[in-house]
Parts: sequence; C-alpha cells; structure tokens
Amino acid sequence: MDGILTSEELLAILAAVGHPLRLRVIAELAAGRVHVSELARRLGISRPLLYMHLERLEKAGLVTGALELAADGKAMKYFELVPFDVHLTADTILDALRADGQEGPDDVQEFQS
Amino acid sequence: MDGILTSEELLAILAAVGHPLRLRVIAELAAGRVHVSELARRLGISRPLLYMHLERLEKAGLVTGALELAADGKAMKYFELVPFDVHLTADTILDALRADGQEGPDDVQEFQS
DNA sequence: TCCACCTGTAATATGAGACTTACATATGGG
DNA sequence: CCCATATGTAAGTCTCATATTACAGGTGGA
Repeated sequence: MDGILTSEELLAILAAVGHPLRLRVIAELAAGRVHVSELARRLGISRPLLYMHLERLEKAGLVTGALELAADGKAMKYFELVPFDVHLTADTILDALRADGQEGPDDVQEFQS
Repeated sequence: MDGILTSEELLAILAAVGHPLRLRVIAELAAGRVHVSELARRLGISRPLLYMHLERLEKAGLVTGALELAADGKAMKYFELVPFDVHLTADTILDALRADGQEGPDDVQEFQS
C-alpha cells in the first residue's frame, strides 16, 4: 500500500481515512484482527453502520475481511489491517496526477494529428 | 505543517486533500502563487466554487491567501501553498488519537473521584 | 422451542458537501 | 458612460455519504 499511486487511488485512500469513525476503526485493527460484531461493540456503533465504513476501507485497500468458521461452528468475519504508508506532500500529489496520464495500457486508444 | 497532529487536525487535512478539484488546486499552487480569478480560469471552474475549495484548504492550513494591490490599482487575492508533509500510517493515526487526550491545557476542567 | 450469538442486506431518513446562478462592490481604460 | 477586470457573498438546488431501523438467514446450547 504505497509506491506510485494514481490520483484515483490516492483519493480513495484519503477519502477513506478522512472520517472520525474510520480513523478509530483503523486504530482498533492496528492492535490485531477483530470480527465485525465485536468491533461494533468496541466502537459503540451499530453493525450496519460499521459495515459501510469497513466496505469503504476495504475498497481503498486499507483493510481486508475474511469469513471464518469458529471452533463452535459460528461464522465470524474477521477484519485486519493492510499495512500502508502514504507520504503526503505537494510532490506526492503532483506524482499522482502525472501517473494518471500514462496509466496502464488497459486498451487505451491513441490518437495522432 | 507536520509534526504532531491531533486527530481533528489530521482529519481536516485528509478531508481537505481528499477531493479531485482540491488535488488539482494544490498542483497548480505548487508551481507558484496565483490569484483567484486566474486559478479559476486554469481549472475551468466557476470562481465561487473555487472560493469554497480554497476556504476548505485554508482552514486545514494547506494554503494561505493574501489580498494585494496590483500595480494598476486592482485588488487581487493571491493564494500560495503552505509546505506540508504528512506521513500516513497506522502509527501516525494512533499518535493523532492519543494526542487528543492530552490536548493543550486550554482551560480544561479536571475531575476527581 | 426459545434464546443468544453471528452474518448480511434492504429501505429509508437526514444532513453536509458540492455546485450554480445571481448579485453587490471596486478599479482602470476606451 | 460603458466595458473589462477583479473580489466577495447570498440563495438556492442537488447529489451523495452517513446513519438508523428493520428485516432475512444461520449456528449452538439451555
């Protein structure tokens, strides 16, 4: 979760981290993996709400979730932190915007005059 | 614009940078100071809209604006970038949340049982 | 069977942010 | 005097993220 980012990826990360609850979610997960219900209890928020925030963090690639079967047979979804390291400066932002231009040759049509 | 941040300050920065237009504003200002109307023209957006985004960036402490009188007597508001360097990791976030606790003794009432 | 856990989603408010349009002001030059 | 430039703000709309409530299903144990 670092290296060269496109502005889109950078924005996804910034928007994902830039919320009070999600900041606390990251802080909780920094201590180790937790399953959803337990995490909701710790944060004092409803489970559906937590789901939304986790989705957002997952789409940004900051956390990952895995459904597991506990010893007692109950299904539990554990989330854990994906190590990230984003350096935020004016230059970083310029790099991200530049990266958009020559973004992967995912079947991009080239024009010439 | 770095060092130890409270979660509030960190959130202000992240939320401020986390928008496509504001990313481009920062990129433009990275090349040097620009006055509002000129910047709006470069970005191809309306001036009132740019104002909103600039306010947001200014509140987060990422840019500063100064009203100046040009040689021809016209008032022009120049904005420039405030150098910032935010390192974003799980640890950084933990630090920010910890910093909230013992935030400046700005007349804080202490209780004891 | 009922209760206590867990996951997952749909339906629905609500509120903040983003954006537009319109207007007020001031300056200098043709 | 009118036009072009500039700043600044008020008012309204509209979209979307946020948040709540309510439901669906599954398991294990008393």
